[in-house]
Order: sequence, then structure tokens, then C-alpha cells
Amino acid sequence: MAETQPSPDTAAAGAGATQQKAYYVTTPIYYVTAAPSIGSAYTTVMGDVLTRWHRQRGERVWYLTGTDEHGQKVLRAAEENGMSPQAWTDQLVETAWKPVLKTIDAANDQFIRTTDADQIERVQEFWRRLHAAGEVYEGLYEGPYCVGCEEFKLPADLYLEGGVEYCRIHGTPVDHISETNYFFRLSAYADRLLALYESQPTFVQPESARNEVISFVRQGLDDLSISRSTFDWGIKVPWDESQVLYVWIDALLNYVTAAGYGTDPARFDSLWPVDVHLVGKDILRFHAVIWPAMLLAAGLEVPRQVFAHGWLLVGGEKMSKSKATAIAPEVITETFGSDAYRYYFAKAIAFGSDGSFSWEHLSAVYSSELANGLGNLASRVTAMVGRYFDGVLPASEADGPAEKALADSLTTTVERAEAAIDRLAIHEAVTAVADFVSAVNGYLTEQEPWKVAKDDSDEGRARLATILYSAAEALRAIAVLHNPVMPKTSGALWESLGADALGPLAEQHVHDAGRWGQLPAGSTLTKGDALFPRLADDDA
RNA sequence: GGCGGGGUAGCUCAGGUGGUCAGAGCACACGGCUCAUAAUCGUGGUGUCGCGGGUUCAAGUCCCGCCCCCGCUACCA
Repeated sequence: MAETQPSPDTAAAGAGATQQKAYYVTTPIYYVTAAPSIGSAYTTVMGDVLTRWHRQRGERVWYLTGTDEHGQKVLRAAEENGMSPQAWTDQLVETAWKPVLKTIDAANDQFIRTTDADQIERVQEFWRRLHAAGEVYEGLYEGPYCVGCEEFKLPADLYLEGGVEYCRIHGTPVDHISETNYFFRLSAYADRLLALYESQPTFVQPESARNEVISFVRQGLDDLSISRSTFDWGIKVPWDESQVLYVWIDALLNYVTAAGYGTDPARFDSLWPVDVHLVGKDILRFHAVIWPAMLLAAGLEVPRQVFAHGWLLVGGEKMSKSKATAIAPEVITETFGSDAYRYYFAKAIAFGSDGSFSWEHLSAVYSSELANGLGNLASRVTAMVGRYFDGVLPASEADGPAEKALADSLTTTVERAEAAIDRLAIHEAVTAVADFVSAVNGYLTEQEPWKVAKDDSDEGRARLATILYSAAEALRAIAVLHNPVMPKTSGALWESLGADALGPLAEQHVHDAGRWGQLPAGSTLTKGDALFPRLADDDA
């Protein structure tokens, strides 16, 4: 996989050209302590649907994902596996994190690693500047330290007994020690952050996330320790090589490094500020508090939005690796394919809320909506055009109220979906299209083309032609509108409709998808393999 | 403890400024149809809207109390 895949329009812009600001979206940089689960893949899929949708509006888009590889946990995992941390992350990234992008069919434009030489250099430069500007000072970090763990502990990792704090892992009393660290003057930014949340109300979304962030900052902010001296797997503090930067403090900067900060001003101007940082709500604070403060300190623009999605719940609980409820994406795609995988997560879970995952639900959605709904619709339409018109799409000559209603329904569908995408209500956008699929199935059942086909009169033939043309035209729009969610299936549908005359599917703009009558008469329709094969009993 | 979110049909969830707000999808039952992946379309029931009080002509919808679940309450990411 290429680190950077310039999109066609990037290349077309040419050197020196003033580029339109791209719609820039990021996933978190995933922490590589283990292989990816459907939890991390969920974020990537949602970002992928969102960015594919924007691309299909004809916008210039940049979609970034990547991995976060420093810190004590990674170091420890590497040691447990008898490897150097670099070798450990190298193999995990290559064998697990990059391949999962293919598994879920993500079309990211770039993949950044926090261990990339470029990233390291930019991070050091960034902090050198803040240090020089007086935003960083040397201080004492004090906290409970467990000798057994060889690390500072969090309050949650301790229990109190007889007024003494014990480490939960070792059951031994912790020491209170201090080390010299460097601190970022985060406390100085509380007011500016609150002003930001106020003046840019959608900076943190959804509302529940915004409220949590605001209430957190209102409590006041302490300065942030940004360096560690007890281990060395990290980026060296540029003015004090005995310390490494705290992992988040280097990781967050990936979003600007990837955009060309400090290396490519023109590129940076065309990408920054980021339009949306997609994050899980567990890492909201880093993105909604610390990150904008860092940017403000550096005199850079803050993100336009940080959007926190919910947990995937399995059996009512947050999916977790320790409870063995974590599911690898490929376990699902092996049975259902990447398109159904994407469709399920994009539609069945309200983006921004927690969502329940279950195999039963996944199977039910696949069967009813994809196999029986969309797949069967494509099947019946192509079969009838084949049977009654030898596979050649007839012209629509006898439009009536039913066709008008269908076309109107499509117009509404596009409006609904577009509006939903603008609010990042991705599930609503997909639902709008799914509802239209149902409407087309209803249209066919009501128009009964198989009965009209028995009428050999000119009027009968014209009516039959109109019904089948309309159904095929509706499928054309469905292919376009579902392409961001299910690119493989939509491509197959596009092909089976013989829609190539309209150009490549990816170049069909969503806002134009509702214009009725685009599919040319005379197109050759072929009934290919089932778009979504029925599940075998043991899969359901 | 404080703050925030939530407890609504078998399942997943909408609704929530008080009066067709008792809903959708799935599942289930019955009927239509037979072009299609035994698919599709229509119809139908299901619920003390967490518990107990209160305000009101009228309360899932407002007020009070209580129970339960989840998140946040800073440096694991």
C-alpha cells in the first residue's frame, strides 16, 4: 500500500495552482498494542463512507488514517514478545493494521505512522517552538508509583486499605515519587477553549460529547506533563534527550504532519484545518481539549469539528479485548463480504450513539434488506428486461402517475440523504436510500409488469416498457447513492444495468442522482450473479 | 458524591415544547401475487412508555421521590 496516493484532481491541479480546500477527514491514529477489532474498524468505515460520499459530490477529499506506536504499553507488548518495539510495531502494522483497510474496503488517501521519520522530525520541531515560546516549562511530576509495575499509576489502578494505597496488580503499597518532567501550559487555555466551544457550537459533536467536554474544562485545567523519563520508547524531547514525549503529545500532531505542516505549505493550506476528526468517545478529551490547546499555542487553526461516536456493545457491554468480546473484522467479512459489513455498521447503528452488535441482527439485516430487498430487486428487474426485451432496455413511453410518484420519491430520497450527510447522520442517509429500495419493490408489485407482459397490444408493450425502464432507472440511482457505502455491489449493479454509457460510477454526482431519465434506452441489462447470496442455514 | 445520557412492543430503537404519542424496522400471523435470491406487496395483534406520588379537563411527555444501567469526574491509550 502506498503511503500517499495523490488523487487525480490533486495531480490535475498542477504545481503552483491554488487548490480548493479539500474536505479533510481523519480517523484516530490507532494504538497498535494488538490487532484491530470491529471497534477501530467501525471508525474507519464511517469515515470512509463519509469521504466517499463527499468525493461523489465532486469535492476534493483527503482521508487520513494511521497508527500510534509509541508509549509504554507498546514497549511492554514488544518486550513480552521478545522483540524491539520498532520491529514489533512494524510487523503489526504490516500484517494487521494495513491489511484490515483492505478487509473493510477503506479508500484512505494516506496512512501515517507516528514512527515515520517525517512525523518525528515535525513533532520535535513543534515542541521546540513551543518550548522557545515559553509554553513549556520544567516541573515536578508527582504521583503514585508502583515498583513492581515500574510505572506511575492512575487512581483507578489503586485501592485504599488502612489509609494506604495499593497497586491492584501487585497488591503492594505504592510509593509517592516525583520526577522532573516538562509541562505544557494547558491551564492557560481553559478560557480560550470555552470561548471556542461557545463561538463554534459544532466544534464538538454530538451534543452529549460537547457537554462533557465543556463541563470538564469548566472545572479548570492543570498543566499537562508532556514528557516521560522512565522509559525510552518515544520521540526524544528535542532539548533534553534524557526524556521522551508523552505518547499523545506526539500522536496528535500526525494530523498536521500528514497535511504537510512544516514541509509543504501549499499542501497544508489546501488541507488544514481538518473538517472532521472522527474519534471514539474514549479519546474525546485528547482531541477536544488538549489538541486545540496545542494548536492555539502554536498559532495554528483549530479543527472545524471533533465528532465522537459511541461504543459498539456486545451483549449489552462495551466490546473489550480483555473480555474476549472483541471481534476481528475479517471474521465478519468472510461470511458477509465487505459491503454488507459496511452497510450494517453504517445503517444499523446511529452514528454518535452507542450501538448493539449481534450476529443475529447482522444476519437479519443482511437477509431482509440486502438479499431480499436490494439484491432481489436487481434480480427481478434484470430478469424481466431479459425475458421481455431480450436484455435491451426499452424507452419509457407511457409515464403515468406511478412513475411520477417514483421519481418524486427519488428526489426526496436524495434530499434526505444529502441533508443527513451534512449532519454526519450517516445512518439516516443510508436509511433514506434503503427506504427508496422498498419503494421500488412496492412500485413493481403494484404495476405488475408480468401481467402487463401478457398484453401484446402497442399500449401494453409501451406500458411494460415504461414500468421496466422506470425500475431500471431507479436502480441506476440506487447504485449511485449506495456507492459510498457498498462500492463493490454498486459497481456490479452499475455494470449489470449497462450504465457505463453514463461514465464511471464513481463520477456520478450524488446531487444529480435524482435527475430522472438518465439511463439511456438501448442499454444492455444483464442478470449477473446474485448481489447478495442468501445465507446458508448455518450462517444465519 | 457531582455532572451528563438512558430505562417505550419478543429484539433494535423513534417519539418526548402535555391532548390521533402509544410508533418504525425486524420477528410472528393471515391474505394477494408469481417477474424475482421460497423473494415481493398488503393487513394484523402484541406494550401497566423503570417504580411511587403530584400538577392538570388531559402525562411516556411537566414536578417531587425512588430503583436500575452507562459515560465523564485529567495525564492507560
